[in-house]
Amino acid sequence: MSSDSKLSGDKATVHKVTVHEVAKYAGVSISSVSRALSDHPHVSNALRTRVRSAALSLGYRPDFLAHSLRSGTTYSVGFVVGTISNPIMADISASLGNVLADHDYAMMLLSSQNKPELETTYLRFLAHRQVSGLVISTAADGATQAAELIHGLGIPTVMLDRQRPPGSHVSAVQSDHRSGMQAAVAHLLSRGHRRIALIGGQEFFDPARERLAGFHTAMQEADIAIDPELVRCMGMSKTVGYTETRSLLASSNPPTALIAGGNLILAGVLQALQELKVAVGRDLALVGCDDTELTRLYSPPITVIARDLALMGETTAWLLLETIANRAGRTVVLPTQLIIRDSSS
Amino acid sequence: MSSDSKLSGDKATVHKVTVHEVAKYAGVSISSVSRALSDHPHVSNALRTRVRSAALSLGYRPDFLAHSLRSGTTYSVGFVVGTISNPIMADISASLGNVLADHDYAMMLLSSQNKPELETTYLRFLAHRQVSGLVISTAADGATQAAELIHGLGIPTVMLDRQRPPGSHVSAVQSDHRSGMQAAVAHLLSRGHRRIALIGGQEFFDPARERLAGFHTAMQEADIAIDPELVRCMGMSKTVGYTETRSLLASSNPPTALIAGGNLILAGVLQALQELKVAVGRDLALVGCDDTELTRLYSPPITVIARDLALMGETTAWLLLETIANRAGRTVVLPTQLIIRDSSS
DNA sequence: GAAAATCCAGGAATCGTTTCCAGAATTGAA
DNA sequence: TTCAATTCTGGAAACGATTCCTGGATTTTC
Repeated sequence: MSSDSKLSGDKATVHKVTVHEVAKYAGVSISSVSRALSDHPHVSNALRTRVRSAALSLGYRPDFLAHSLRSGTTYSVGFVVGTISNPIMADISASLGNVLADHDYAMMLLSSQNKPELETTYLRFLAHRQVSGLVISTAADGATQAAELIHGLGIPTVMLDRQRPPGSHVSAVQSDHRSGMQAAVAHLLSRGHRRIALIGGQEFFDPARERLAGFHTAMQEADIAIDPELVRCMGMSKTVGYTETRSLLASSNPPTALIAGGNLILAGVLQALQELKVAVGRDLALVGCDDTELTRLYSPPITVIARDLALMGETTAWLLLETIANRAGRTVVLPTQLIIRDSSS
Repeated sequence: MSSDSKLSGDKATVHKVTVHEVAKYAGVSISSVSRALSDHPHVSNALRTRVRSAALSLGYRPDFLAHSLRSGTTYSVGFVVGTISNPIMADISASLGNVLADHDYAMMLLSSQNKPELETTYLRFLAHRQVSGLVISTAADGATQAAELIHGLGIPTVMLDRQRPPGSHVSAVQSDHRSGMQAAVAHLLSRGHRRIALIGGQEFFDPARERLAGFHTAMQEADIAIDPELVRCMGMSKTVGYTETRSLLASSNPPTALIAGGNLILAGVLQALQELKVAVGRDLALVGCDDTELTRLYSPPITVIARDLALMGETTAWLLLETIANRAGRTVVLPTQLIIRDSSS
């Protein structure tokens, strides 16, 4: 079955087996072949088995493109991501792609580089290819623009780590950043810290807003006034992490603990701390978001607000398949978990 | 042009504009429309402009699936990768995908989890979808198996960081691991190290073999005998890095410098060193392979044999497009560069 | 000025399926 | 036994493009 035809590799004259040949071989009509193979009702057992065996012995597989054209379903989904170089997205993408492949879906990956205009370009690109579904973690600023486009396209979609926009064909997978942040703050408070700084994304960005809310709640619950100087919600980037860390530590009354509200921010924070010769864990307690190779292997290992990224990818896949089938969008919120390591002791 | 039809999102009754409508609108035949739009010769200027403007004002775009079916080209390429969670692959994938998208190609990403059987499954999966091209970094053990399959499929392919197997439709992008390793060894020797250990992959794995060769060459050139106890080519995994590091450092005559021949290995090495309380850079000089966030941010920053991963992705894309066009496979070797940091001073 | 060459546009076949429609065969009920 | 209901099957029309083939309109050439 595998290497029946000359595997020349240069001529590649495999003579595709078509439904026509199967029909002739089995002595039936084309339409009967199609029906027999796709489990239609009203097909006699005799005919079904005859066609089945004919197809098998000829090695027939329906042409993918012809099938797509006729049926209108491409069995492929588009994944628009800020950048796959972000280890979070890489982990999610891995499990997402695997579950999809298990269901015979192909995943087309496109990196928008967090540029809203590239995002819409790619969404149209994917729409033109008639993908059966979309997964997207929209850029921080182009959120409404993308949401409108997705709404207009009418393609079943899962928003990744974003709020669910209106539209019955769009779902969302979110993380419980708020609780995670509350746990992190509570942990630092229990270690005696009172001056806790937070570097995060801007408030219009869903995950950043949730984290900030959790921060406020936890501090209020402990009855501790927040020094506004210590809260720096400027953007989800390495640059922000770097700049704000230097600024915070240069102050006359620096924080004793720092929470980096995003893995990109953490990278900037670490670089700044290294340059300033600040010993992580001794001079400054540090908590990051999302568990990566870096946080696990760093010396000392870094406490993080983690989430199960593989689970997140799988959930996204399942939710997308569900939304494709039902066209009834919904939101799924996954838990976060505080992993305490040496950086905050 | 953008939002002309009701963007209900729930009904999505966009009434596709077909070549038929354009023909009727322009008052010409269907075949003329197709020719006028695809720049065929033998089409009068008058007709061309008429059709063009008709298509424009109707907002016509050729149906992707119909085009694919008829022409046989899908404008999509498959990328089979061990795991996208490997930051190297993530970086390569990002630029690869972007260049491909610039040329209207979609990239289908599949993670084989380094299992040869999944690899072949995915290759067949992609072949069934009639991808125009393939990019693959085969698993260490299933190399020949995959090479044979690729040869048989006859699909233009670029092997990533692997040797080019025979077949006029297959190319390869490689890195000059050998020179990189020579430079690393020379660097350590110049720092006074004589007992240099190497943990790497098995010899049947192309990059590992090249690195080992570079290691031998550099030591021979310096006229230093290699202690076979210090060379551990056991596999490209975190586990190997961890186990071999512990074994090396438990020896009665431990190395003063260690080269981790792969980024996964490095992860294991770092974990072992952390557990053993060995200070990187002071107690043991350390050199890794491939520059990642981890090596840049680690404290102290880690010396690495680096390569331009973005360039590698772009080169892969260009080479694939070339191979699709020419069907004349060739090999491109990209340089490596030693980046000296505090871990080896 | 006529024959040959060339340019242009339309009709129809094709790519390989799925599905509608209608007719034949079978079954069931009266 | 007959008529209606049902089950099954084949022919042909989609899906939406590209391309071959052919004939008419131009142009070239002697």
